[in-house]
Amino acid sequence: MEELFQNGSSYAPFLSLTSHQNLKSEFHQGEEEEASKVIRSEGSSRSVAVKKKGKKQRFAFQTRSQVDILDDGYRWRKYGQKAVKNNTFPRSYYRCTYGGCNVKKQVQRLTSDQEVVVTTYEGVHSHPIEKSTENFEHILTQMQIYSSF
DNA sequence: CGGGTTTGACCGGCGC
DNA sequence: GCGCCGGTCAAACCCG
Repeated sequence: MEELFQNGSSYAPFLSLTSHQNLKSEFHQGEEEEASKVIRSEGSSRSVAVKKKGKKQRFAFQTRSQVDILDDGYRWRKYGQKAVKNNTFPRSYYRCTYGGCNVKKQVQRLTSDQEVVVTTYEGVHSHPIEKSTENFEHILTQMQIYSSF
């Protein structure tokens, strides 16, 4: 499936997500300094201060599909859903459930095209894939890069 | 029961 | 300083 990306001018950084061993080295720009959480429970509610040290690389692409959940082989746990101002449809926030892997992902639909789903990855997986990529490869064929860092 | 989803509240940044 | 806006948390809930 690599040729798929070499076909395009710049291959997708999130490809490193899928092929954990091979092409991940090229996208080391920006150290993926994991955001350290400072939890201070001073009686009241939770206060989590997130230190943003390194810049996590983000990468977005859009797909035509009827379902929001793009199964890319990883396990995602939803941690939020919010409606954004310019878009009618809410945006969903996911996070990789692997221990120590802080990769995030957000999915949103376009108001103009309800069929188009924009998926944004943030961070790099530090572990191999769980499922087979066959399903995802099919998505790869129809997806188009929207923006990258 | 355990893990994932739901959902409202909370918090920080930014613009006015 | 306040209020909008976007992102995250966490408790309750749901489902296998």
